[in-house]
This record gives sequence, structure tokens and C-alpha cells, in this order.
Amino acid sequence: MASIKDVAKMAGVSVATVSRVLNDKGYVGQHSREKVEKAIKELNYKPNEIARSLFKKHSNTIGLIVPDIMNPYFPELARAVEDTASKLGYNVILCNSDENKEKEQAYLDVLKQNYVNGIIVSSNTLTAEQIEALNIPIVSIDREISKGLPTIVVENKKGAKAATHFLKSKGRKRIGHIRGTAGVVNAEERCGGYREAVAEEPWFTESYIVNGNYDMESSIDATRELLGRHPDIDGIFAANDMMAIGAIKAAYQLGKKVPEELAVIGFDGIVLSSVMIPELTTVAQPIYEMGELATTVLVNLMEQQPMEKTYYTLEVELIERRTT
Amino acid sequence: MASIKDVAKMAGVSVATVSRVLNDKGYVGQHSREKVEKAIKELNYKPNEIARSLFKKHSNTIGLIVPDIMNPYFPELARAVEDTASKLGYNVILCNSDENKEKEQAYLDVLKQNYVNGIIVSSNTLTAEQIEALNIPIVSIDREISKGLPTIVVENKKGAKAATHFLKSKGRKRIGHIRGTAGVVNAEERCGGYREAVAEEPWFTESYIVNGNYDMESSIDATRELLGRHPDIDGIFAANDMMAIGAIKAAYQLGKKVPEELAVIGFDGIVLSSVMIPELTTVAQPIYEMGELATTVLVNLMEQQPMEKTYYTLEVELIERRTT
DNA sequence: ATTGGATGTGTAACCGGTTACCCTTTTTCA
DNA sequence: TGAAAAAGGGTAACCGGTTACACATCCAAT
Repeated sequence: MASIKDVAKMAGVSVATVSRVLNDKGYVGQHSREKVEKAIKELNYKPNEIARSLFKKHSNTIGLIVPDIMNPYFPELARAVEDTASKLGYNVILCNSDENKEKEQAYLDVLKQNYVNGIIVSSNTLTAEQIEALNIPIVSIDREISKGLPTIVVENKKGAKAATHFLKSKGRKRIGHIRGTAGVVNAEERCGGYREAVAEEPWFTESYIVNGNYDMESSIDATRELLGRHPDIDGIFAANDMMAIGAIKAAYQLGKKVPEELAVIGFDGIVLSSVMIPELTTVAQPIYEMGELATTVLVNLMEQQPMEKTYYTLEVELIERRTT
Repeated sequence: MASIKDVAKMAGVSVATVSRVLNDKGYVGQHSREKVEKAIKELNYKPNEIARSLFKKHSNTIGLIVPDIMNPYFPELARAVEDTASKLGYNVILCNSDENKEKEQAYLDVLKQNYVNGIIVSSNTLTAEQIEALNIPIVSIDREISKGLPTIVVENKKGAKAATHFLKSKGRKRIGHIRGTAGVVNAEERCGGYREAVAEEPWFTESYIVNGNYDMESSIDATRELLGRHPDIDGIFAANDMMAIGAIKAAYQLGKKVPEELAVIGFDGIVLSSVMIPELTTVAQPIYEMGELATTVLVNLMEQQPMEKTYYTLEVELIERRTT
């Protein structure tokens, strides 16, 4: 591969001049510029980003840490981040943390050692101190780590409340809730929204809430338990779409018709929800938009642009489909 | 951040010695080693990977180029690649090419400029010349680019044939095929397998094959057309799962019951196929395993390990579920 | 005519590691 | 006992860029 020295030699100038035309910075005479440009073309010269990074102390790369890219929420997010980053001239390093504290810290270290400019992270094990210690711009997405940190989340509580009210408006009399993973902030919030919506109902007791794990399997079991406890339940609000699917599977297993005997509404609006049969009614997050926003906020942070706002709570949209 | 010089100063040795203990290479006395290790711990020193990369001419990173991470086939692949790479000490840069020639070439250039050690790519627009010109280890996955290049694919033809035979064994008399994207090698192969399986059938004509685009929407239209042409079709082999889902949707729209009136079998075995309702019968690729294998092959290539084989054609598994 | 700012360009230090090379000391063994 | 080999460790060049600084030239304003 040709280096800047080769270009300089061919153009008959110094490396400094080549660097100047490369970066369009400093004074360069018309004549020199042309010679350099010609040499660059002739040698098909591409500057070495690693050498650049060493000097600049950052590598035009951003780290994306997600729990698991196989979780259907994240591919869309990853795509949005990569699209936006790419457009702005950054690469994306993908990291799967499995919500594991050690893995996360290890990735943070590796990313820092690789001089990433910034990090987008979806995590609930990370602490504000850990992040501040890193001293790299970070934006948190889908999950709030701390009020002070740049964050992109959605109206979890509001959406959950709307979902539950929607079930009521459809004439459902007994509505159960399958909670998300214990300890995850958005699971608390969604559960809170559900609670607010049913608080006044005479039939409501805590036993209408069961714990799921944000995945399908846990939800199948949870739903069977819930339906066993309360056979009169005719509506379920699941804290995410995968659990809503689990609920539907459980209903089928128990011989209950969806939506006739049991209406189900999910949360997230993953692609799967519109693809499955029957199509799932859900409270959709603007996932792509969130990824986009997270990336632009992060890049602004990295480039030290002045910003009026770094904490965004986005609106959520209830999409009615076939399961309600 | 502490640098190697700080460590050297604190330990009272030269940077060369620090480097030697870091890399466990060359002679280092017990006494020096201990002093250096103590200094490293005390300063929480982590070597700067970028500086290392500059000298080594590679960055312990591999590029992963996929058409679109939102396509449900790829998250599992990406996960396998990242897991394996991470285990072996490499980072993964994620690139979405949208099957676009220019984007792909641009990414290849960027990756090269970033001194990636190797690249895993799923593409059918790339040519062998392009890849050889790059002069970086590459393994192709899911799609063959050239016989000579390291490649991980599956028995497309065999699987397709098995799928079609399976439909026959279930008593289906007229079996249609929804082809994958024109020009994609595996679409040709799967179509070839179908052809072989139905070649002897008296009813078979080319009109039992329709073109899809490996996505759900194209398949809905294609299926409606196919079923319009041949209302007697009672079995469909779709060249991938997303198209199989489209076929099922189309069947529902037309009032046909699946599987009673129309059996549907897909190909790929994406997570979605087991999650949807009804669960999809499919010819499953060992996606995770493919990603794993691709990564280990690539790493062996990068590390110049001797290898007996770099072209793998993996077995495929027919999983019977509810749609047949 | 003088001077000071703008323009143009090269030299060399620097980013933070690795390692070739050299020198000294210790060990091994004929 | 002496020479060769092994062990230990420092100096400085190098990877491929960027940029501070020095120096030269040119032009406009005084």
C-alpha cells in the first residue's frame, strides 16, 4: 500500500504538503495541490486511518453495546446506528454484552483501548460512575442509567397505560400483565403504567401481574400460571412483543382463541409483530428513529457541538392489529 | 491515560522491558518483571491498541459485511461471528451493504484503511478480482463468490430437493415454488433442487415457479399470482422463510387454510420460523455454526495456520412443524 | 522604500507502541 | 580456565500519519 511518503515523493513535495491537501487545511499553492492530487489518484492512495487515529487520539469509530443482537429489538437499532454513523463518517464496532457486568466492562475497556470516539449502550447493569470513569462520550438507549447521562428512551409508562386502556376500550373486563425482567427500569415503568390503568378496578389484585423475562419461553410459563390463577382473564398486556407472542402460544396450548377469548397487546413494535400470524397489536417504539437520534446526539457530543438537550423521551404509538 | 512510558518510569526500567513483559517475549529478569507488573497494576495501564496496530499493520479487528442486519437471517450470524471473534481476541466492525456494489467497495476500502485483519462477507455483487485486489483474508458466507475463495455455504440444492420431496410424502399433489432473488446463487440452487424433485411429475411446467425477492411483500404477490394460475396447488416450497411467511399470509387472504388446504415449507430456519403461529416447517441452516466456522476459518487464514480445507458445504436439517 | 501580514512549503517532533541491534553480565561446558 | 552461549536490558528506529515551527516570498499599506 502506498503511504503518504510515496505520494510526497511522486508529487515532488513534502509529506506536510500532502497532508495539507488531504485535510484541506493550511496554505497550499495551486500548483502543488494539483501535483499532489495527481499522485494520489495515480497511486490510488488512501490514508492510513490507524496512523491518523494514533495522532488524533480517536479512531472515527463508535462502539455499540447491546445485550444480544439476536433479540429482535436490536437489529433495527443497530441498523439505524450503523446507517447514521456511516453517513457521518464513523465505523461501528458491535458488542454483545448478554447483560453481563464483566463482559460490559471488558468491552468498555477494549473500546477505550481502541480509541473509539463514543459509545452507544443499552444496559441496566452499568453505573454512572463506571461511565464517568471511562471519560468517553456515551449515550444510553432504551434504558436509563442515570438522569444526568445522555439518554434516548420512550414513554414507557404512558404507553403501558394506553395499552391497558385500549384493552378496556375493547370491552375486556379482566386484564392481566406479564412483567418484564425484574430490575430493568423499563419493565418497572411499563408495569407502573399498567397499575395506574387498573388501580381503580374493583377486581384488581397483585395476582394479576406475573413475572416474565422479556423472552418467549418465560412468558409461556407465566401466562399459563396467570390463566390458571384467573381463568376469567380476557386481556393481557405483555411488557414486550416476544412475551406477547409467548402469551399467544400459551393461549393456543390452553385452547383459548386469540383474540376472541383472549386479547393480547405487546410493546416494542419489533418487525416480527407485523409479520406473525395473527399480526400482533402492540405499542410501537420508533426504534429506527431512536437509533438515529442516539447516534446524532452522540456525534454532537463527540464533536463538542453545543446542545440544548441530551435526554429524549420519545412518543410511542399504539398499532392495532389482529390480536385485540 | 497512562502510557508505556509512565509505566517504564514508575518501574525504573526502559519501555522495551515493559513491552517485553506485556508481550511475554524476550528475556526479562524476575525482578524487573515484578516491578513492571506492579506499575501496570498501580497505573491501571492498558496498552493502546491503535499504536500497536500501527506497528503491527493490523488492528485485531474483523469486518462483517452483510446485506442488512434487519434481515432476520443475519442477527444470528452476526452474533456467532462476534462471539467467536471476541473469544479469539478480535473486534467486529458491522457493515450493511444493501447488496449495493458501491457501498460494498466503499466498506472494503474503509476496512482496509483501518487495518482489519480479515473480512467476512455475504454478498453476490462482489467479484473474485475485487477481493484479490484487496489482498486481505476474506471468507464468504451463505453465498459463493468463487470456487477458489474460502466459503461457508449449505447444501442448498439437496435441502430444496428434500423440502419438495417432503411435501410429496405428505400427500401433496401439486407443488409450487417461490424462487429467491434473481441472480443470487443460492436462489438458483434451491430452485434447481425443486426442479429435480418435480421433473418427473406429469403436471409440472415452468408456470409452477414464480419469482420472489427473498422478502415477505414480494412473496405475497407472487403467491397470489401462483395460486391464481394454479388453484389446485396444495403445497408450496418457498426459497426462504420470509417468503414462506408471505405465502401463508397470501393464503389467509385468499381464504385458504394452512396446512389443511395448502402446506408451506420454508428455508433458512430463522428464529422467526419457530416463533410465529403457526410454527413454520422449514429447512434449517445451521446459522450459528456457519458464523462460528466462518470466523475460525478466517482467523486461521489471518494467522497463517495451515489448513486442509477452506470451502465448507454444511448439512441442512428439515424441521417439521405446523405448516405442513 | 519599508514593513508587516498573508501565503507557501519543508523539517522534525510527536502520537504510543514494537523490536532490531548492541552491550553487559551470568551460566555452561569442553 | 576460558570461550561460547544464554540471559537481561537499554537506545533508537520505525509504523504512517499531523502539525508546530521556521523560513522564504509576495503584496499592500504607510
